[in-house]
Amino acid sequence: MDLSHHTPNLMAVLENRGYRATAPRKAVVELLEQKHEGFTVEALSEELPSVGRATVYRTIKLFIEAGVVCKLPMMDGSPVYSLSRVDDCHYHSVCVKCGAVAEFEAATVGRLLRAIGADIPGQIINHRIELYVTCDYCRADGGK
Amino acid sequence: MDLSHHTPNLMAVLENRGYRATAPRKAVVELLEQKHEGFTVEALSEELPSVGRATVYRTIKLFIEAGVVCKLPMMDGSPVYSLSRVDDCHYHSVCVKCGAVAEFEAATVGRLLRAIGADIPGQIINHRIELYVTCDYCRADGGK
DNA sequence: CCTAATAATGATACAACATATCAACACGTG
DNA sequence: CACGTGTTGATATGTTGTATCATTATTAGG
Repeated sequence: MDLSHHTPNLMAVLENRGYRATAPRKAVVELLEQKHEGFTVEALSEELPSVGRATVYRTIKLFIEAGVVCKLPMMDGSPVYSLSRVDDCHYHSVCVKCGAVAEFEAATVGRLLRAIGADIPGQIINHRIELYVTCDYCRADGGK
Repeated sequence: MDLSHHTPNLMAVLENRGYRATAPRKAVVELLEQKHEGFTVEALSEELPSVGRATVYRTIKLFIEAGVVCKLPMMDGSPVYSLSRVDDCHYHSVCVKCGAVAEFEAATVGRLLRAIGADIPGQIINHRIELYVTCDYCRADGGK
């Protein structure tokens, strides 16, 4: 399953959507480019004391609207964010121990949804699939 | 898809698990038995001014632990709760307009997960599937 | 039936996550 | 360089809960 990664130029994403390339946004982007493996906005903000908390949230929200950052719920509902490297429909697995996020595609999901859609009342307009895993790295720790 | 509904005796569920049948819990249960179509704990609490907010949250938490209430995320991550009428593995569709929740089973999901599990790193320990729909009732309103 | 142990409650505070407000500031344009 | 508009950050507020803890209710035992 090769997803043909293409790590987008995040600053360009914002500029293409009509937003300015300001210093605070550049700072967020720079962190994001390293941290893209499952993070919280709070953690991001703590690592960027020079940028206001509201601005960090605002910037992440812009990226979510642009579709390059995804927000997912952990098993208990608490949020994790992840920078996406594929631009079409995809899903996420989240490590329940370290929060690392991996993306995957699933060709058969469409078929599943059509089958379910025929069986349930109402019209499906969106869906969510999350897998909760222990990632290879965490499992190597012997389940600590 | 007959799910053989069996609306459990909620108070008995708590007592079987060693909790007392107190007046505040009975009040929550009584509301729950009417409201089971997708609700928030805040709304529940507002309709029960005689019961402390913490107690409402605590009681719902007990039901979640007992497996008779499910907590699901809306598309934006905000929570919806639903009383479950099936006791085995099942999924939910949520109306994005009115929040009504319906349950369904999906025999083919297991197969899908095994196929995906073979393709992704890490070991799947849990999963989440939610469908976001416009329910028949809301669609009859002409999309208001 | 009364008492002692224990469970449960509710008021309050606090925590995590996030958005609204708004005065000050930066940017780009004419 | 001045104007308009986008952006910022401090602060307040909102939502969704959980922790604390003194008080109250329940239950089991004598």
